[in-house]
Amino acid sequence: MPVDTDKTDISNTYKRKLYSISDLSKEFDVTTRAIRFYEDADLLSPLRQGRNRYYTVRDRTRLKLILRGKRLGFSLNEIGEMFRLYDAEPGEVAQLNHILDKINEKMHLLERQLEDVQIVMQELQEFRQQCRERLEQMDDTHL
Amino acid sequence: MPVDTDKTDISNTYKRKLYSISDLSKEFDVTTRAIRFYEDADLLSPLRQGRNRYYTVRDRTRLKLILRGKRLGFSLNEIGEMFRLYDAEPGEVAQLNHILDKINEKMHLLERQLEDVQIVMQELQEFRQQCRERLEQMDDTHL
DNA sequence: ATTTACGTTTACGTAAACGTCAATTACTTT
DNA sequence: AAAGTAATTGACGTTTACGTAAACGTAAAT
Repeated sequence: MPVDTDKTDISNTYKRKLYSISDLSKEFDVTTRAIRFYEDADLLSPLRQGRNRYYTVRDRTRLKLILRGKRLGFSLNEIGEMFRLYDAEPGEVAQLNHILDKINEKMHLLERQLEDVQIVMQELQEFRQQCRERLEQMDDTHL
Repeated sequence: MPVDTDKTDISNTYKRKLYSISDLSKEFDVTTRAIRFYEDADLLSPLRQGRNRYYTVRDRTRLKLILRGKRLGFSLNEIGEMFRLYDAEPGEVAQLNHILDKINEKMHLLERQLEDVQIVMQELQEFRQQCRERLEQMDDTHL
């Protein structure tokens, strides 16, 4: 259960919505090892109270994004790249245009993926249909 | 270029549409190493003329499926599982039902993936919109 | 005849993404 | 105070999916 106490310094300072590593581990069904690994890869940066980690709402959101990214087959590096795009405060026009390029790049990937998903789903549906027809035939045979 | 000659035994026997490993390598932009690796993983089974491999239309289709599966984030093992479902001649009802279960399982995965893709695409679109607005603002500033 | 292109096997190397200890610390419950 | 529970930091192990290099075979081109 998320930490929600006034006892600690941290929970006062950070809007008192903090999660322990096992909170997140349970909620999203990932191991704590994985969560720490994501930190190693600079995808998360939890607060520290002594040695212990405390995750903010932002960290939680990020974890959710990481896992979604992974389900889409993105590497942790690619996910990190997306995060950096989001976080970059775009001072210059060139920078902004670069970000736009990157976004468009990812969009193309996703469009292709959308296609792929739809194709495979359709194939599976056809295959399922065939299976069902065979089942019906077998039923008829044994009347 | 695909082999299409009457000189060899193989190309006569197998409807004379055969591809060399580099044909496929070039067409799908994968290394020959990868293609041989897929064979090692029992995902492809090219013909042999001596030591050389010759790929049929079926192999080509399979390779296409492999690559699509990979783009969707499936492991080679999962792809192999799907192939085995397709190839299994379902003798029994139980077997057919098992296949149907597996299909439904994969369908659920794909449905989730469809959701994920759509969510991320929408987020990217919003982010892109924000970038564009900032660009316009900066333009205005420097009139 | 020999380079060139293409293919083969064998085998070791590698990057990514964790898993799996082991040893330690810190809190809290009994 | 002792025991249990949750967290920490190394550090090495593992799986997947190839990359890469060596050493060799074959056939066409120069």
